[in-house]
Amino acid sequence: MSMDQILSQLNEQQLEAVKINDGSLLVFAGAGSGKTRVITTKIAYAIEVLGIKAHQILAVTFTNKACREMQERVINMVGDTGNMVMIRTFHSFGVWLLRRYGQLVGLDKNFKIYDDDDSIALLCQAYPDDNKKEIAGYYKKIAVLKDRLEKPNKMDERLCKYYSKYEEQLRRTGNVDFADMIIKSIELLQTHPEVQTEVQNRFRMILVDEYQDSNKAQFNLLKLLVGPETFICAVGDDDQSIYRFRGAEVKNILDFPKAFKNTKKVVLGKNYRCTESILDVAKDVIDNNRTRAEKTLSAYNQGGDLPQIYYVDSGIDEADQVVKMLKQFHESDPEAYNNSAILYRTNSQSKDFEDRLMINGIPYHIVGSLRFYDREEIRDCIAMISLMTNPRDSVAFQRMINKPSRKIGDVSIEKLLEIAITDQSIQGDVILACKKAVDEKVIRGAAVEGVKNFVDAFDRCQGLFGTMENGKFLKQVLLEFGILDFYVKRDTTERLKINKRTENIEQLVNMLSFEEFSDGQEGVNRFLELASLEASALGEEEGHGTEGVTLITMHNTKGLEFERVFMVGMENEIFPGRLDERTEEDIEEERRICYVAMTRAKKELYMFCASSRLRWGNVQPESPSMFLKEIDESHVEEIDLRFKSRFGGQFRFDNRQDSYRSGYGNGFGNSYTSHGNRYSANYVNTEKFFNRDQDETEGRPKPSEASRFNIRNMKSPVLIKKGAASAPAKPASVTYEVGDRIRSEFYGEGTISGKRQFAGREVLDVKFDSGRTGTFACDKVTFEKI
DNA sequence: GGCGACAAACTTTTT
DNA sequence: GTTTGTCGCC
Repeated sequence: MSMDQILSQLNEQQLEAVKINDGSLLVFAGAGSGKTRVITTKIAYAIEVLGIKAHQILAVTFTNKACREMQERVINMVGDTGNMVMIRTFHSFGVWLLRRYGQLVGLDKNFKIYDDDDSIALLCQAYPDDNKKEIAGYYKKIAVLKDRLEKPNKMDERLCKYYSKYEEQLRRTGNVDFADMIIKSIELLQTHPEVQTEVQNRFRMILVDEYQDSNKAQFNLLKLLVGPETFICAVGDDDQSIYRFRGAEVKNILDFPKAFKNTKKVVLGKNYRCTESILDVAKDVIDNNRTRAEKTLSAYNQGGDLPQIYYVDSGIDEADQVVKMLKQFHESDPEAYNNSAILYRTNSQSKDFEDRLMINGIPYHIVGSLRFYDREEIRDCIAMISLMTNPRDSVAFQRMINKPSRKIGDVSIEKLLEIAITDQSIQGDVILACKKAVDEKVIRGAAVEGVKNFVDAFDRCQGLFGTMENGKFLKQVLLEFGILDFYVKRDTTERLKINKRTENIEQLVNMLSFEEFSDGQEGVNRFLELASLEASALGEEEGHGTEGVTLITMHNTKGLEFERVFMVGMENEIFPGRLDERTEEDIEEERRICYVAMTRAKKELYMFCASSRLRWGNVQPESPSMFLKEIDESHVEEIDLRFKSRFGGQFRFDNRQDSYRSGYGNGFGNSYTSHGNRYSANYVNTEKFFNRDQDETEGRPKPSEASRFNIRNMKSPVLIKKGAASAPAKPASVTYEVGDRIRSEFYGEGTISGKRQFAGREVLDVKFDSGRTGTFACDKVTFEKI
C-alpha cells in the first residue's frame, strides 16, 4: 500500500497527528479512536516521507502483546525495515539499555530480573525470623515507592529498615527487580552523560502509547531520553488510566506540555470500535468521575443493539448463562467462540467459567493468570540456570540447595546464606560459601555430604556451559542435580494431574534449544528476559493461543477489542471491590476500569450480576455494582433470571434486601434504594435466550427448570428476606467474644471460634453445631446470644 | 530433618 | 473450597 493510500484512510485529526513532527506532540485519544493506527502510521510516515531511519525510532507501549501487534502493523506498512524500529515496553527498553551499560551502575553483566516472589524471598533471607506475610506486605510498599522514585517515610521505621536492607541485598546479587529496570536506567543516564548523549543521538523520534499509565520513574526516564533533536509524541486517554495502584500518575499526561517544549495537542474524538449503544453506556458510567478532562467522544457506528444486564441468583448460574448464550451464538456463527471474551475483575473469578466451558466442550483460552513461568518445576529450572550463570543469586540457591532432598535443613541453609551475605572475601558467591562452610566445619552431620554433592554437581556443570547448546546444557544440569529424577517421581505420585511436570520441563528444554536462546550466555539472558517480562508468551500451546473464547481480566484487555463482551461479577465488593475501605479516588479508578472493559466491545455487550456467590465455601449475598446503577435506564435492557422474580414477586429482589446489606450502600446516596425498584420491575426478555425454557403462555419458566436452576441456592433468597424482616439491625452494643454460644436465624446454634481483622474490619468465625463454619462481619451479624 | 495431619488464611489489578 | 503454614511424631 502506498503512503498516500495509507494517509487517505485517516480522518482529519488522525492526519494532523501524523503530520506534526517537530517539538512535542500530545495526542488525547479516546477509546477506540485509532491511536495505535496513528502511532504506526506516524512511524511509516517518518520512515518513508521524513527520511528518518527505522532504527532511530523508539516506540514504547505498555504490554508485550501490544508491542508485537504494533511491530506487525509497522512491518505491514513499510516491509522488513519495520523490524528495525525499536518497539518495546518501558521495562524491556530498560533491560536493553542495562544489558549494554548496566555494569556502569553496579549490575552484574548477566543480571537477572527478580520478580515479586524472588524479591520477597530475598528480603526473607535477610530477616529469617520475621513473619513472611508481613514482609510480603512491606515489599509491596517498597515496590510502589520505587515506581514513584520515593524514599520511605522516616516515621515508618520498619519500612525504612526493610527498604534499605532490600536494596543492599539486591545490589549484592547484582540483579534487578521490576522497578530497577527503570530506576537503574535513570541512574545510568544521569551519571554517565556520554551514554545519555549517545542514546539521545540514536533516537530521533520517540512515541509513547498508553501514556496515562506511565509512572513517575518512567516519566523521568523519558525526559532523559529526549535530547534537543528528539521529537517526542505521547498518546493516551486519562479515562483509561487503570494502573494507579502501581504508581501510574494521570498527572503525567496532564503535565506533558509543561515537561516538553513546544507541545502541540491533537484530540481524537471519533470512536470507530464500538456501536453508539455501547459507547452510551460506557459514557453514562465514566461521566460520574469528577476528576477528568472534559472531552467528547462520538461513535462512528450509529445505533447497535442495546447492551444487556442479566440478573442471576448465583455465580454458577452466571457461568451457566454465559455458556448457554455462547452456545446459541455459536449455532448461527461458527466464529462466535473466537470473537467473544469473558471479562472479570479478579483472576480468581475465572475458575467457574473454566469449569463450565470445559464441561460443555467449548474451546477457550485464558490470558494471564496461570503462567507457565509460575509453575514450580519451571521456576526450579530457571533458578538452576540463574545459579549456574550467577553464583551470587542467593534466591535461586536457597530454592534449589535442598531440592531434591540432600538432607540440608533450614538451620544449615541459614548458616550457608549467612556466610555468603556477610563474608567479604566471598563477595556473595554462594558456592564459595558452601565450600568454606564445609572446609571450616560450620555445617554438621548429614548436611555435609549433601552440600558437597551440590557443589560437585555445580563444578561439573559449570565447565559445560557454553560448550553445548543451552537446551542440552539445562538437561545435563537437571540430570546432575537429580532434579529430573525428582520430577519423574512426582509425576508418578501426581498421576491424576493432567499436566505432567516432566513434560513442562521438556518443553522448556526444547525452548532453550531454539536458535535465539541456544547460544551461551547471550541466549540465556534473552530467555530469562522473555521469561520474566513476558511470562504469558511461554508455554502457549499452539492452537490454544487464540482459539476459542477469551477469558481475561479487565486490566489485561487494555488495547484489545472483541465483537462480543461478557462482563461478569458486576457486584459491589467484587467490582468495585472492597467498597468500604476505598477512597473516592479508588472508586474513580475502578470506574475507569469499567469504562475500559465496556469499550472493548465492538457490537455486543452483556453484563452479569449475581445476587449471591460462594465465597470461602459460604453463600454470601451480593449487591449489584454501583456502576450498573449509573447506566441510564433507557440505554440498557435488563433481564431478570432470578428464581424469586419468577414467582409472582413473592420473593422479589426489593429494597428490603438492599437494606440487609445497608452497610455497603451507605455513603453512595439514595440511588441505592431508588434503584432497588428498578430490579423488581421484573423485566423478562422473551425473545433471545429465555423462551426455550419457559412456558410461552405463562411468560414463566416451567417448574422443573426453575428448580433445577436454583436447587443449590434455594435457601439463600428466602433467608435473606427473613433476616431483613425480623432482625433489621444488630444493636451496636452487642459484642461477641470467642467461645460465646450464639443462635443464627439461618444456620442454627453455634460457637464463636475466632475473632480477627479481615479486609479492614472485624470479623467472626463461627462453628455451627451442624458442622458448617462461617465468617461474618461483626457489625453486620444478627446473632442471638444464648 | 522429613513427613503427614490438621488448622488457618484466603481474593485485587501487572510490568 | 483451596492453598499455605504449623505442629507433632518418626
